Amino acid sequence: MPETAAGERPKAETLFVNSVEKGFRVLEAFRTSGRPLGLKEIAAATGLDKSAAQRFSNTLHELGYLAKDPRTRRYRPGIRLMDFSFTYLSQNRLAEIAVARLIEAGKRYQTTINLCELIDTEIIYTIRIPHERASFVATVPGRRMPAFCTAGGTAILAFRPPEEAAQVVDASDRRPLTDHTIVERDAVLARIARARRQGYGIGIEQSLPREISVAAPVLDNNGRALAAVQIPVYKPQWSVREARAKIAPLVMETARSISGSLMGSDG
Amino acid sequence: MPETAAGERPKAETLFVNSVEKGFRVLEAFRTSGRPLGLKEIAAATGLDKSAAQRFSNTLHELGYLAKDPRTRRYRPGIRLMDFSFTYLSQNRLAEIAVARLIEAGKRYQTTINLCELIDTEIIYTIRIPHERASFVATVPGRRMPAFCTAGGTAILAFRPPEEAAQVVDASDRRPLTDHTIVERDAVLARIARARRQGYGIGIEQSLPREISVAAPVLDNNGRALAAVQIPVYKPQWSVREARAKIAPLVMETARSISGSLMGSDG
DNA sequence: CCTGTAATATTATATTATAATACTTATTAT
DNA sequence: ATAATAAGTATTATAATATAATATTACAGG
Repeated sequence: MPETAAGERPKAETLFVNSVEKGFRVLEAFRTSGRPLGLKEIAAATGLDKSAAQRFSNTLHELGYLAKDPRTRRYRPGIRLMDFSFTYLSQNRLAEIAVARLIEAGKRYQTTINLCELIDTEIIYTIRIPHERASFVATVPGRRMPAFCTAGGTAILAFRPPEEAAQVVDASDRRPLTDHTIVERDAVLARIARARRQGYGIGIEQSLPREISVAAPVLDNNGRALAAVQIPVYKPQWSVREARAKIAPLVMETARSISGSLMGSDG
Repeated sequence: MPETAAGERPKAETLFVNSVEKGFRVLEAFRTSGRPLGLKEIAAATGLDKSAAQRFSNTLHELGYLAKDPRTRRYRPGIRLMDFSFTYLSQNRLAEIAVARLIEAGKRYQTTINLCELIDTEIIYTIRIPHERASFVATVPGRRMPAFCTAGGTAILAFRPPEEAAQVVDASDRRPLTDHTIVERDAVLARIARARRQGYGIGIEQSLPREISVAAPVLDNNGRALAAVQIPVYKPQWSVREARAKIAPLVMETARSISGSLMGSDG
């Protein structure tokens, strides 16, 4: 019975194809699980029943978005998922401009350097120019991290309207990622305010042990942050003082250079 | 009328959810178009009718996989598409092992270095460690190229059963990408055979002007290629002779090192 | 300002996804 | 080895959901 609920959306009712959403829900299960999944597990992870899990997994498999091990009968993400990364990045002016600058900066200063964007309460690393070995996932494009405890997130929120930043912080799942993660609302907001004054965000072991993360915002012509340039360095090779002295100017300069190019052509 | 055609699939009939496929078909249109698309254009590109284009675009938009410019009412790829890159890579043992080796090699030899995998008749670059400026799309993970005229494709096909290689070549759309692209079936197969003898593939301006591309296969324990390590260098800074002397050993060593680690743990 | 085109919203209809069930294949314990 | 249990696979009748026709609204070009 499709009863007309109180908070109904007058339009989307019929313009939203539920089956599409369910298909993506299955893929989403693989992102969060991080391991191959059997049908039963897919059903459990997605909230779909056994039959639905079967139908959607099968469909995704036939399309090439899921691979299947015939021995274990488990599914895993298929190579074809890589298409979407290209689809997004290849027609993204920000990415196009940023890649050149990031490669240049990474080469000149012999450092890892990343670009990240905000999505809901998280950041997604879109461009990664790795320079030294690091934990594997820290090198993977598309990786998400909470915005509230990352330098990139802080740098972006610092250059959004304060009420937007507060909303994001409030909506965040603020579980600590390390012993040092600052999770209290006001402390997090203070860090964001400080990033605004300084022009860059810095996180000391906020999301990863030993990591000092520094990030500066890429701005549009209204001064609103679109993304952040981020560089991680590690204790004990680096001190916080050194990071502020050497890395902060570097991320700010790179971010500013990207902002500048961005405004040049279109707006 | 769902008439039971001659070559019917007894099973998939009901286990395949068409709406899922249509949703992906819309995203696919953005991959190939490379630009924002209006509803009419989406309909044209996908073969969906006006209403279907509307429903699927709207659904994808609500889910965050498409963004929409309210001014122009055109859709473009959404940031959320980056999730899939993470989903694929983060649970890929090959990628995990390869990233460390590629970063190391790229740093030591101060070079761009990539990993690519075969999908149908194309290769997809899965890991890219860029080191110098290049055309933007050449730095984007998820980029596809025809296998038949790329060093990576040649290297992979060289270490697949000959009949499989021939099938891929036959199925390929062999339109030339440069003035030098070799497209004749037998010539392409000869290049593959030579790559097998040499242990690496090399392409001289086969897919990009000035580019000399060198690649070596990552093998499983049966000697079958899973992927290829690829390095591009450019004329006139590099000659073919130099590339063979310096780059070929480098890609072979890196690929062999990955193959070795791969067999170490699991199989 | 008018005209043609594209986008958006609405609705009745039947196609298509659904979920119950039966069957098959693996895994595990005895 | 064999049985028992669990998971995956295939089939089908049913109704819910996607569909596509149409009406309305917004935009762009002359």
